[in-house]
Amino acid sequence: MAITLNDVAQRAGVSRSAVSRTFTDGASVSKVMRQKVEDAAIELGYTPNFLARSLTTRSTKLIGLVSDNFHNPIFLEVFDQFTRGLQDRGLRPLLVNLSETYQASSSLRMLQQYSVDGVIVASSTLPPEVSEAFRSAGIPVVNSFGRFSLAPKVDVVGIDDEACGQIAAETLLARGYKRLAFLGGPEPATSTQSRLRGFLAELQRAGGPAPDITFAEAYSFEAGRAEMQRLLRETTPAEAYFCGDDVLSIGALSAIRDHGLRVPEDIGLIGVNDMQMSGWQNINLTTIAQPFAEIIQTSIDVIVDILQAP
Amino acid sequence: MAITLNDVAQRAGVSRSAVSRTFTDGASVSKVMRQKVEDAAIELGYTPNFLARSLTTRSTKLIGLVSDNFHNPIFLEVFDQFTRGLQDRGLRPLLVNLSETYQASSSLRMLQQYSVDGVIVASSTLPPEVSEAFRSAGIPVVNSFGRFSLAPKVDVVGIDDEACGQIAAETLLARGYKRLAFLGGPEPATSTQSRLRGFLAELQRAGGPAPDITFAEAYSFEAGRAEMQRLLRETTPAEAYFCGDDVLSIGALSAIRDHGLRVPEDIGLIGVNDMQMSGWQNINLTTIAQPFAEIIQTSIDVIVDILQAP
DNA sequence: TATAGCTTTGCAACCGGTTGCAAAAAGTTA
DNA sequence: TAACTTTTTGCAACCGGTTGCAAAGCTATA
Repeated sequence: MAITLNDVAQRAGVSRSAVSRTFTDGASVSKVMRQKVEDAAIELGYTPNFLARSLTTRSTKLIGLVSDNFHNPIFLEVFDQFTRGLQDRGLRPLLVNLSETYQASSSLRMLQQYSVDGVIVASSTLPPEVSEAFRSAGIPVVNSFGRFSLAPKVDVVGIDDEACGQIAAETLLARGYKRLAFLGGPEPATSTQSRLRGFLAELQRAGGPAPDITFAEAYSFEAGRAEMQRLLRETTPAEAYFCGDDVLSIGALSAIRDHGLRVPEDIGLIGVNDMQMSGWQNINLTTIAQPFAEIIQTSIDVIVDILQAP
Repeated sequence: MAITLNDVAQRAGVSRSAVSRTFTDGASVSKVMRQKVEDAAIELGYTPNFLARSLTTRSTKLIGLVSDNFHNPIFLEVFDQFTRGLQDRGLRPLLVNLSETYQASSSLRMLQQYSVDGVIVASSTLPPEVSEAFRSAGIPVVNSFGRFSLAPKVDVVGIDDEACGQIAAETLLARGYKRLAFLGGPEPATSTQSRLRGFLAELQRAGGPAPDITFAEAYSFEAGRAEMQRLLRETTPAEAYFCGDDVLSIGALSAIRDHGLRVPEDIGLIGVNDMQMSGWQNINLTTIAQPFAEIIQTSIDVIVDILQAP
């Protein structure tokens, strides 16, 4: 069916090796030979089979792009930038959805079966063990948007979530809010805990009262809205909330407005991410920006570096 | 480095074929043999190499997932469902970003080099030629969210965009708006033209006045907002607008509110997609739902059917 | 117990490429 | 033109699997 090396070799009247060499850069081929082969190749419409090649070269240029974040609009931007960045370097993203029912272990096996050159775990919620499993299996891995750690087992590219919590506290205090509260993302998420820690530390340093602490079910509009509705119904609301991220914050915002209160006059809010949507006129949210482009570019650089190392 | 068939065969003291057969279902292996091989495989931690296998079986289980839509939040949902649906059927999505500078032809060649079993083109804006190029190259292809056609060259799964335009017109008229207008997505997009046609046809049938027609630069918040700002500034606005899609509609909504007008009292709006965000309390948009889950499930069914056919 | 029939197994060739090695060809130098 | 280098080429083995075929091993039947 498809055109192979053999077909071209035969057509050009040369050996198989000659054809192979023409399509491998750095190989030794004379001008005449190259011409003959290329002519035949074009005539037949030949393109080398990458997978067959990978058998001997041991490089597939396939990168597993693993995520569990398929509901937060910010991640579309993330996928966009990852796919472009990888494409620009001749790498191909094999997308893996780790949400809910999909087990990390079976994805690991699958990515092994496809001999991926490396894996990018893009998630702020997956536990570090996921990335570490890839490393243990001998697959180069980088964890994007992962939790900062002094002794990381795998390369992590992301923001300093503790500093993030600190900035949130500083900002809200500077704007005159006194009784602050923490409305985090899912409690076990790697990012949530760090942001909380930084938030608490800064409040303590500033001598403010200990904040109320609650967690939303997920980084989503609905979860933020539901949790804020509960807070408004069942508690005396705080003066200002540090929300886990923007989409959570937008959910909380909608609950607050429904309740007849105004932001920022009655209740203050601050999110994280600075997603485009946060700037939309009917939302217009205060937020702590996350340098997505840099994080993604760096993640790709790191994985490429590992691949090129011996 | 990695464990191969040979290692297992040697360890178990059997032939290579025996090992291969143990891991190919439908092959003939005795109970004893299978046990021996499986023991050795587990001991060594062996998993078969899918790519090597694909050389002889001629099936990689790789599906190219091609899109140019990495900015419309609805597509995150689309990617989520595609990846899950494919994973559930043992297929692997190789994600291809066709936005802007990336040429369809080079993606085609790349997907050929990786011997993908099939391709899903998920876009309402890419021209049909993109999908057709894959078909011409002999790669099974399905075009999701593509334009309806009486004589399609490739399988297309999507809504009837003309009917969609018709529904929009009916709905706005039924709500008492008289002077309607069309604020479409990018003019050359496959979906835009069909929706316009349906919209015009229904207006004509109902005897309404011919609508103003304009197009936004893209299916995006900014484009919708910019175009609506221009309309409010430079023209006498219509009574109601049929917007290309929800995200465009939300952009238009923000421009209208900025201008001190109310929706739906002063100006009517209707979008397409029924994305989650449209239901958010601070947006709350009228919209024509698109059955995403069905379209995606059907697309996958179609591609699987083609693969299984002889 | 010999024979027929079915199942299991290993051999060897193949999938589409790459690559070390040695022979052949081309280029240099004297 | 001969002797020596350097470059180019083809052979054959290999990457990690699958599979047609025939031989070997079983089971069942007479």
